[in-house]
Amino acid sequence: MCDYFWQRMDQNNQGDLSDIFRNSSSHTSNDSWHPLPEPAGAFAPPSNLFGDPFAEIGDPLLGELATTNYFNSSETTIVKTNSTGRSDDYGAQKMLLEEEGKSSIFSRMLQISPVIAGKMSAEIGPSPLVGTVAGDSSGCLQISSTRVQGIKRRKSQVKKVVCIPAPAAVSGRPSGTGEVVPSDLWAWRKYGQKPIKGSPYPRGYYRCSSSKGCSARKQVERSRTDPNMLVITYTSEHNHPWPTQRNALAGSTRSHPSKSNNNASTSKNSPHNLNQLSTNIKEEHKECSSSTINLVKEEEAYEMEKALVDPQDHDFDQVFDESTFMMSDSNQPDDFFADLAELESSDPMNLIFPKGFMGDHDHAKLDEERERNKALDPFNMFDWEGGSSIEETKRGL
DNA sequence: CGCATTTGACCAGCGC
DNA sequence: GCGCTGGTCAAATGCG
Repeated sequence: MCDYFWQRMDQNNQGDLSDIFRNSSSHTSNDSWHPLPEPAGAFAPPSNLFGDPFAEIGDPLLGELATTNYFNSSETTIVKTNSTGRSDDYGAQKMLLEEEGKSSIFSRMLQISPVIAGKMSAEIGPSPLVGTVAGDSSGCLQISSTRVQGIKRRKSQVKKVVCIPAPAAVSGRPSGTGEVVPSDLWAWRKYGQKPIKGSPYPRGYYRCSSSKGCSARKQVERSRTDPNMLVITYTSEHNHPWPTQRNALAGSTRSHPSKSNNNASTSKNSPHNLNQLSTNIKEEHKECSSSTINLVKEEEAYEMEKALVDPQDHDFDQVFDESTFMMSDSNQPDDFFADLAELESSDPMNLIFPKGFMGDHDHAKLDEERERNKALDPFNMFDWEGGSSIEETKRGL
């Protein structure tokens, strides 16, 4: 089952990462689903309301999921249950692809289940936002909104939680942790590790080493309820552009030989990491938007839930503000990374528009699409033409 | 030699 | 104030 949910992780509600997983796994495919009103695209955030370069871009992760059998179109169906109890079956992949990138991942995939919302309300606090999407029984794609509001820790800060399948633990590591932390485009340096109460797994603390003075940090720990899952919590923001390949290498985490063997993706610049890169893209985008959008207050949670059910009347950028893209596949970590590895030989465009999606375009339409996407990508973070690079983009800054 | 990792010590926030 | 816990620091160590 593939679950999406939003969760306001106010630390007043403990913000325990394990809660995410408890909730993630607490509901079953028997849950009723409240569908997005048709068309699915109606859920799209107001186009570029906040200069959102991604608002109309097909979600690359979603595409990857769709093309890597995270949603098995032949076996997976999404059962829509509307308020009248009428149910409709939708091929998941059809749902994933039919909007052809005109809406974001959120616009296409969000569904709200009041049953789950109730469960989460009971478990993690008042009015969490919950959306779910059925998918492959072994995978989940989760979105959480995390807002740390000055509880216990030093000051109010945004935390973003990413959930990914944990690569196979490496035995024989000197540290004994056996932890393999999938890399992303940023370079991280570990500066601490602490055992966490209630969890058999330690939490690793990393700070960004891509740039001196960057306050970005991340914490990596295994889910206490699902050891196959890694929970990465990003804190603070990068104060520098995306690292170039050279920079990323310069500050990259040293990769263990065993790591390289088990996880060929450890290299900072392996295209295999581009899937996580796309996650980062969303994160960065979110960070941009979060500076301009008022954070949703607790009292507004009801409105947000209402918005999820009745999207036409609400500003969904608010709903997704500070949301976190979580991707997991608890039962198929190896497949997940194998799929990622396949990206190495693929066109970078595939990261944005998966093969199945791209294949539906004729050339003229494709060019038009590219032009439109270029306009939506003011930072040229994507190589729409396949010829430029981030390096070139940086030079232009 | 430079960099990353490890790990014990230290610090800060919170609850009692 | 004290203890608990999480987060960070920094010296020691290891690796390439």
